[in-house]
Amino acid sequence: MDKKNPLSESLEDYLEAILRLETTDKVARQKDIAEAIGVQRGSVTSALKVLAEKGLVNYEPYSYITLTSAGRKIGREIERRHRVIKDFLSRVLQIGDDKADATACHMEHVMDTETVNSLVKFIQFIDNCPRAGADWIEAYVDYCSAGKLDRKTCRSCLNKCVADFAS
Amino acid sequence: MDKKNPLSESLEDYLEAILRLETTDKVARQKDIAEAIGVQRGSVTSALKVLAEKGLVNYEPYSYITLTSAGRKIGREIERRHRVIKDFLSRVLQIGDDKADATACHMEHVMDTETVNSLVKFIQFIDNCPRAGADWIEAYVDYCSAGKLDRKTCRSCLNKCVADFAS
DNA sequence: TTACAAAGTTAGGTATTTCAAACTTATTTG
DNA sequence: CAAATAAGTTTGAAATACCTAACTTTGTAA
Repeated sequence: MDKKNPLSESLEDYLEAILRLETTDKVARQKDIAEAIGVQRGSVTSALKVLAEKGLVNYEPYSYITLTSAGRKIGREIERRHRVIKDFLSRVLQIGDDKADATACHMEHVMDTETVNSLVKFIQFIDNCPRAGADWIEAYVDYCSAGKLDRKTCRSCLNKCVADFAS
Repeated sequence: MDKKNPLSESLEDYLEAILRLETTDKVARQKDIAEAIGVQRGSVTSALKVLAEKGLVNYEPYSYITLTSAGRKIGREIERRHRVIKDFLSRVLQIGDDKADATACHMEHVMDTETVNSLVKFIQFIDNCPRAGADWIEAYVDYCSAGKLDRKTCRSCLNKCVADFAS
């Protein structure tokens, strides 16, 4: 089901929303799923039937909705992609919070696990490499406003970097 | 039409393909569009009608297909996003060429112009900041294989960085 | 120049995802 | 507990984006 039968973006969204509701509200109610996704209530029922068919949610009419372990696994993966991508967009690219979130909502469906793993590694590297780190991101922010790099600024930036490493 | 009526991913793909065919083959033929997108010939005709309706292609049955200036503008923007994203995925994240291309094909539709502009700036910064650059990416590659940073390696890496800046 | 192949179109059909509105079940409250 | 309200479901319709197969137009070659 994984490689050959990928879920649609829409169904991935449902799993993600159900997972979030399960953790914040204890249970996922159809009404809240509808609201979370921004869809009419009837659409949720249709989606739940499809997800149940695929063995990703436990669904009986008029009763509580829960994820199966397969569904939870996918939901968690989508949620993880969302976190990683949003972190990159907001902390690294300096995209505003709302837009970072909205964009991550779409990107999470088109970047596969492996690609997101690469992004995770890259962010780790930025955070931990002595040549990068928070002050390097700060330098990037300055570069964005200044529009250019100049040797003087770069020299002091680099000096500070070396000093920080030595300490 | 821009903000309120965004094109579907599918229609964006058609514009991108037509633009590419116009530049490589001089003209975009329906058959080649179908092949480029991986769709049956009939599907292309339907799409062309919709695009013509929206004023993005010049379309008359049985005649040549050309982009209008509005269509060309969108096509070029999508193509640009593709280039930027692919560059980031392959050169920075070190994703293999084919996958970088395939993933960029999807990401180009969900990352808006502003977000891609941010990515452009960030890549520029990586390429030009003395603390980053090609050797920093190289260090990232090493980090990926080693799985960790160690102080000794970092020291020499940083020393080299300083030396390169001075020269 | 006619006949054939290639390119393009049309028609009819399927799948997915959504909506609105009528309907059913569950829950709350007087 | 009964009636009102909330939650959930069903049905029928629409939009999008495909497909296949039959059909038409165009261009070419005998």
